Amino acid sequence: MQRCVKCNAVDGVIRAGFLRGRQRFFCKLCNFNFVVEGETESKKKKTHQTTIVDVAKHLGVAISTVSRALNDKSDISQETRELVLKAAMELDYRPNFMAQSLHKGETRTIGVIVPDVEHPFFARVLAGIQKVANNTGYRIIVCHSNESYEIETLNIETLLACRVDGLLVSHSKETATFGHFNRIIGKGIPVVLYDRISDDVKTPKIIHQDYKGSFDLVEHLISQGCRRVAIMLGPEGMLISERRLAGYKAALIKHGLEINEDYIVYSGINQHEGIGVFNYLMSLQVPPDGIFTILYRNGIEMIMEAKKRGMKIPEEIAFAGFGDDILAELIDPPMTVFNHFPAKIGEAAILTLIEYIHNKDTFYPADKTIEIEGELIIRQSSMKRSPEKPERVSMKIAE
Amino acid sequence: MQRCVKCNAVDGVIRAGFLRGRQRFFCKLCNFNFVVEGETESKKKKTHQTTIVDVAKHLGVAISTVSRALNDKSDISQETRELVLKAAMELDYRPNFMAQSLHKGETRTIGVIVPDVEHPFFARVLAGIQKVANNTGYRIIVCHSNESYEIETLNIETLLACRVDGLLVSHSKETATFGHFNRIIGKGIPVVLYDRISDDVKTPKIIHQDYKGSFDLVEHLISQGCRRVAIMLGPEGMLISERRLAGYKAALIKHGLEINEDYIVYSGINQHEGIGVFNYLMSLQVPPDGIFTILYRNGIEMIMEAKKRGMKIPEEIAFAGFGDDILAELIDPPMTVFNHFPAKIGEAAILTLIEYIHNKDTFYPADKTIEIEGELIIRQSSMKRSPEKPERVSMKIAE
DNA sequence: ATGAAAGCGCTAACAT
DNA sequence: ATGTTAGCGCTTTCAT
Repeated sequence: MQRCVKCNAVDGVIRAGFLRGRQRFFCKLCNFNFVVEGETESKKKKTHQTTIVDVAKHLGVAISTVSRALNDKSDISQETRELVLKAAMELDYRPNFMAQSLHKGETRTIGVIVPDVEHPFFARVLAGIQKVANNTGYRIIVCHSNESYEIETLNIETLLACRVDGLLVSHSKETATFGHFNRIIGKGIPVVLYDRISDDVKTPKIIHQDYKGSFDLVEHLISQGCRRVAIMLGPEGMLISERRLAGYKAALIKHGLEINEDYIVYSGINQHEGIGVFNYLMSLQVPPDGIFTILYRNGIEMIMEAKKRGMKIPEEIAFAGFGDDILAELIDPPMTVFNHFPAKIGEAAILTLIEYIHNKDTFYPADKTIEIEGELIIRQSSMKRSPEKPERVSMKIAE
Repeated sequence: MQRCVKCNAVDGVIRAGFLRGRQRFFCKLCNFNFVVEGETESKKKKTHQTTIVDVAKHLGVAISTVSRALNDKSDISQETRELVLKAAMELDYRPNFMAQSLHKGETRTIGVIVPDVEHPFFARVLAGIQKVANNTGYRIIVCHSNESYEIETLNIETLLACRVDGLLVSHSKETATFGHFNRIIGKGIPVVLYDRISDDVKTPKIIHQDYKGSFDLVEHLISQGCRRVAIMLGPEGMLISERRLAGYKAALIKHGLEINEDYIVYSGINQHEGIGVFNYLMSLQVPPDGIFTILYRNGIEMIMEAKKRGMKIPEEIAFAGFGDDILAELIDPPMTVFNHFPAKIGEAAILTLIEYIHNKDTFYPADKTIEIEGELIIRQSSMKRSPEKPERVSMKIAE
């Protein structure tokens, strides 16, 4: 409550704009305008970071002048520009990103949803994304859904609140409906799906050569003499499972082999889950002589288990899996895999997204699906027939 | 340029406040006030996300009323609150995080600098950080320095621009000076170092039991009969190298063994670098009979190389390393390690940082160093003496 | 209980 | 070339 400096009344006093940064008052009773001196400084400024206002005050110039100098605009004298730059340096000024993006309506930030950080595949996808982001001046915010649908929706909430310019998404294993993605697409926010995709979301997608990779691996197993090839899949309904299953079936059919439903196993592809699947397969009346795992990790678990049982690899049972890693290379015997180059997936995903962001109007997203070319790497786990160059093959260094 | 609607002049017209949301003009020449109708809508609103203004308009209430309702303030009628909440839901309103933090001066965002995402250790640290962040309502922005000092300084720039409430940092291998960290601490922004630390930065630090872990591992090697233990370190000067070296030396001294400088090897601890170091050690006149690697990965490379040479492990040469992973467990022979629980490091780091942020004034950072307790895991790579329970030990599942 | 308006830091359009 | 000011979306006094 401000007392009028003239009539000393308190009731009729109201605020009336500002005068040189100070609150100006107006007394209705005596019709008098006034400002109150004192305590202009030292309000509550916690960790006060330098702002352009500070720089402007420091130099006694207008705020916009500082802004102009800092942003390298044309209509400013060289002299002033240098003065401002020097002052900014001295005061250790850093632009406030929040203020900038609030004004511009764009954040140059991309939201990334990853189902599982600890999974080496996603770590490498992320590395690819990061690299491109660095080079293109985009920031990224990474959210982990931890394979939970619920957390995934919360992630979207967060990312939306951060007003990211676009999203890169690989959905969780739990996710079966895709309305939450379509909703943000409906808001006009570009989304690109990578690795785990859904046909229900009409937006660009980056995937592996799921079909070709599976086909090649299974055909390779067959070429090595396997006649009863089993497949360990991820959750039923996950597109990646279906696509890889299709490649598997095609290879069998091409070579006139029967499709045995007992050999087709869906799973959660969790760590250590390979052991259970292996035990199941071995318990069959006629167990398989080759196993293809949708995830090389599960194959490695199986190799360990097979060794524990004293089985001969690849003579009694051969292995091949999707995805590569030093682990596949260092295990004994080294494992045959289809390397899908995770970092390339990440790079392609973010590049596509950025293109999308820049051409929101002209970019027609629906059905634009990019397949990243993979590579068959043959190692001992499947080499039943003596190869040409057995030594070098296992030395292949992953990307 | 606005033409006067009365005198049709264009020179004397200036803006003069707003009238019901429309720009009001004043013509100096004919002394006339007017507003121009038309084109109030459809300016340029790209991806227009619903704001509280939209909600307020929709309901015909004041903006502040909406804000109050949304933030569960007390001075608002239950009726209005529900009305607002319903409207917000219908219009799919999401708070703009930028605007909120711009106002509040806090972002509830923590910046994390990681030297190398693809490194499983950091991936797991990150997972720990993420988990706590999720539970405490903090967002995190992850920046990768990619082991480069230059990128590291750019990362800081970015994070500062984002006005993060605090920073979690593990510096790059290149980093030898720490002025850039001290500068942000000087600004009053809380920083916590994890894993890779420096005494030159006066701030809380979270580390492993570097000394104890090394000591235990080396003492274990000695207890198994090793008499010439070599150590593969990281870059010289990196504190982590020095601390682990100290533990190594202490174990040797305790057991009356000589410290042989030939057995102490600094390196970049890069992938595949273990092989070169192994070759060097084996080329010595008197090669070691046990090798301790600061990073278990390099030890695994050495194991592969030793096997290639047909050496017997652990009889001819024993191995032990810092850090655990399935890889150490699955390799043949499984490797003895000191598990330092990466996720716990991450959790401790972010919890410390949050406490610091909340108690900026009272929190005395300098020299507060927390050591995360680790665990010696003995496996076949070092078991020269037949142990009690050789089977189970190698089955230990990493966290 | 509700409305009006300042201000967080910045940019851009406008005025000088 | 430089200063003035609206406005980005939101919270928060202050006034009613």
